[in-house]
Amino acid sequence: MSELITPTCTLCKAGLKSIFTELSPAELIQLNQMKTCQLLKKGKVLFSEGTYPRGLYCVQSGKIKVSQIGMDGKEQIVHMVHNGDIMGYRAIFGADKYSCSAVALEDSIICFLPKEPFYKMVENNSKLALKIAHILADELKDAERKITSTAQQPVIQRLAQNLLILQEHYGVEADGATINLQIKREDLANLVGTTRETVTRILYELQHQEIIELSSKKIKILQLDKLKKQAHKI
Amino acid sequence: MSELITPTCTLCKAGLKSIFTELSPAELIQLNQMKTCQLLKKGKVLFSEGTYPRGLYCVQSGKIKVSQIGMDGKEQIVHMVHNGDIMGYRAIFGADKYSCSAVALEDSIICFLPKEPFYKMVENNSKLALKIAHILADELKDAERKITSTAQQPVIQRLAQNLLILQEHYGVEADGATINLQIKREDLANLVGTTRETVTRILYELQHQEIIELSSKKIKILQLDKLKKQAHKI
DNA sequence: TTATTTCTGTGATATACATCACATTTTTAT
DNA sequence: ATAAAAATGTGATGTATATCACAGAAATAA
Repeated sequence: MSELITPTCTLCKAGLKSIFTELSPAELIQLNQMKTCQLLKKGKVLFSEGTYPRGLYCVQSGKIKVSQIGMDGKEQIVHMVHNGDIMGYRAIFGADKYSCSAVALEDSIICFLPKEPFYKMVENNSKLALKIAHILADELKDAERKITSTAQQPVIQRLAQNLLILQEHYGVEADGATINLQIKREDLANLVGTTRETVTRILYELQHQEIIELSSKKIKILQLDKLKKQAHKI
Repeated sequence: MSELITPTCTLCKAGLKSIFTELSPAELIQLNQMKTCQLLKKGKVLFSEGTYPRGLYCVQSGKIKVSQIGMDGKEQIVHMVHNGDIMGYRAIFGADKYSCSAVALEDSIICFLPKEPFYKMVENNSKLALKIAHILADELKDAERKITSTAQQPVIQRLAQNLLILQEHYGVEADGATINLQIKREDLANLVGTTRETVTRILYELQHQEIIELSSKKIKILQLDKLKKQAHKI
């Protein structure tokens, strides 16, 4: 975790779409002073399930998986974090341990805000507190949807849905179709809630139907409408 | 939905363990004035997925299931609400539709707080906003756990876990062992994420092992430790 | 570059659970 | 109280997907 040239909060694109829209210029400067930044190399752990939070993490750039370990040691990815997302809101509410771990899927730049000064800021700004509640409510809605689809839908639908989410989340490359993310089969499996082997087989099935095109760890969406149909989103 | 003798917020046990701990006596009185109460008969709908929220619901007594409909019309229960719980926080954040429906599992008394005055109150009380964020964060944590167990664990474990949750949530009857809830097999199935038939079979299996005892719609836990073992909580 | 580790593809096999179909019991309405 | 509707139990059958096992490819380290 080597230190980097620290980006300025006031200019940070990440902040714009996040909670920092609720802050005054003065508060933003204050925020900027209390934060530290780091480069988190691919595969490195930002925080671990069971440890105690020390503050908030704000993703300046990169991709992070947030996952937890099931009873028999299998990983479940519950959230794919990206550019502008903030992790660990729960840190500010008390003494709770992390219920998830966060691991970089590629080199990422992460800003860190220590717990106490941030808490003070929230305490004095109900708009900010409301914004946090709002974000948590949205995440809760997504999580509830995920419970339902996990419980009810076959793997191919869930996989298709997750490909659509990843595409929307991380965008596409210059060709306008390749999802801007390198992800290994096992992570995809742990996101969808299935096995590596099943992901392999279904991805090949989708490729065979010319809905997607595979090249090592990248996925290109050839026919978005057909993918949506597979996801039952049409 | 007939009107009832309205319980007083200041005396309401429900409120004590909820967000209202953050309110001053003056605010509580104000709250009391803006609320209305209703008796919601068993089977009746409090609100429906897809409609627009008009405010917050606070469960004074009774039991409510909060569920959503999957792509092929099957119900998934995402939350079992009880005494003191508040539903529909998301109502205060904007124009979003309900993503779930709420239906009474037994006759329940529900208080209603209209959106706007409550929002004003939250806006002026960052502690209250933080408390709401805190509750949402807890619910999110539970939802994430549920994603993981739904994705990874066999039905018998999930069913056992849910029985434990229901027991903790709703308590037990005078005998100290019968879960204080009448629930039909289908609802249990929709909570666990399986079918009615599978629930029947597994409940009988647990009864055969003398872990539980069934009598129509009630479930008595005979051996809590063994049930926990089935849930892999030991 | 070579060696070593980590990923991926693919077949064979097993199984947990859904689905269907219908009888029986319980609950609700008249 | 009786009829109608809703909920439950149970067997037979099908199938999606996990599991196992191993070879080949790709990525990483030395």
